[in-house]
Amino acid sequence: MKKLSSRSSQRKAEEKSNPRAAILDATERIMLEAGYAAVSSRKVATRAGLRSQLLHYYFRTMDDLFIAVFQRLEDQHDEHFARAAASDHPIRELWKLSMNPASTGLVLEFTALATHRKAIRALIERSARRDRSMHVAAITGIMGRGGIGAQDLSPAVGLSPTVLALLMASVARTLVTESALGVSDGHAEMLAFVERQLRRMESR
Amino acid sequence: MKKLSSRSSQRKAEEKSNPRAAILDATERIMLEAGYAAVSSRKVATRAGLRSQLLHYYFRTMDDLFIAVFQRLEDQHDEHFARAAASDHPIRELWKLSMNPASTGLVLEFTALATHRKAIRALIERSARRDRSMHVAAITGIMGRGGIGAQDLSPAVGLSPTVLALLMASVARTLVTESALGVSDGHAEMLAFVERQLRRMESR
DNA sequence: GTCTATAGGCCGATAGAC
DNA sequence: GTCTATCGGCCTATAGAC
Repeated sequence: MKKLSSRSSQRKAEEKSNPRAAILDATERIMLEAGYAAVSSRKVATRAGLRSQLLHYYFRTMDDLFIAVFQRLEDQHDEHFARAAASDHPIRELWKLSMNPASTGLVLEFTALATHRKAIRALIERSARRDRSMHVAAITGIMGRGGIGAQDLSPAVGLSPTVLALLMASVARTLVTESALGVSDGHAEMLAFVERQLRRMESR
Repeated sequence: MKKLSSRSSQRKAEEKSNPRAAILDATERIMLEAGYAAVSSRKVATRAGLRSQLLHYYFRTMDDLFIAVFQRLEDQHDEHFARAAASDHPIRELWKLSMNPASTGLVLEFTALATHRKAIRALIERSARRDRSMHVAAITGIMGRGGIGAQDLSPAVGLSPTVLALLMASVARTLVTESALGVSDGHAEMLAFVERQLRRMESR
């Protein structure tokens, strides 16, 4: 639970000869480029400029490594979420956050990984629930402050904070996944639709 | 390209001693239960009641196997899609189809697999595009026949066939993925929301 | 902390007999 | 088509020297 200054230690971990952070960085990069299944102690070590046995000194098992990567990711996500929710255009910033290719891509890899890694599964499950409830709470707060219109979007159709949170998360995931695959059919139209909804919500 | 009677050869492949179909079935089951990364020639063979070397007789490489599984899946999907689109309640049936845990789960595994398997990638990419355009075409047709209301859903908010297709696909994927993970927070509310929209669309 | 060395396992794929 | 046998490779993880 040590909160190592995530701001400074993040980027150039290798140059600063911080092996632990270099391993985490390398793991993330491999997951994004080639998927979780491509993560092996040897490949990660090579990427980080280390020998594979050293990886086992910092992380005894590969599960330990995956867990550490995920927890760092979650800490960063919490920071970004708090900043977005506290901004002048919270809905728009939350949407932007969900559309971040790196973090969303990693979450999707971890979700896939959870399918068949028992030790990971509980972690992801808890995180997914927490994230959903944080979004619902944030949207509820924004609606309460009149930040979202209770107009034709809300009452007639019945768009609750829960439904809106799930819609935003779903669409963002699809757009990010498909983009990574090189498929973007209909994306421009969807982004224009989202933009229209954001403007509508913000015009309160 | 041989169209082997997909109806009859599907289910009890092992009992009928149809090794090829038994291998395809076993691969699908492993992908759904443990993810694409858990698929190995030995595990598939064991599940199918065969020796692993025999797998290489029917499918020279593992890529060949994955491709065959996907193509069978796509053929089945086409059948189901056509039946749904031609039914009395096409939108509802298309939604049901998207919510099928098995087929949607497999598609998600293949999408993840495509990230780092060159031979698979092109296949999935083409299929994703085709599926999107089929859905858009179907929804356009339904709207044209007055099967979907052009009311508050459509014009004011700007819900086009493309946007509706992307929304449906996105939400269904999220619900299926999260359910598989054991997370269902907000799902009941979302399903109720969808049901309300379906009724609204059908009341034409 | 970092090194060398290595145990022990599962993997994809092929050769060749029947 | 199905069998036996097997090669070479990459994997996780540990032991033990420095």
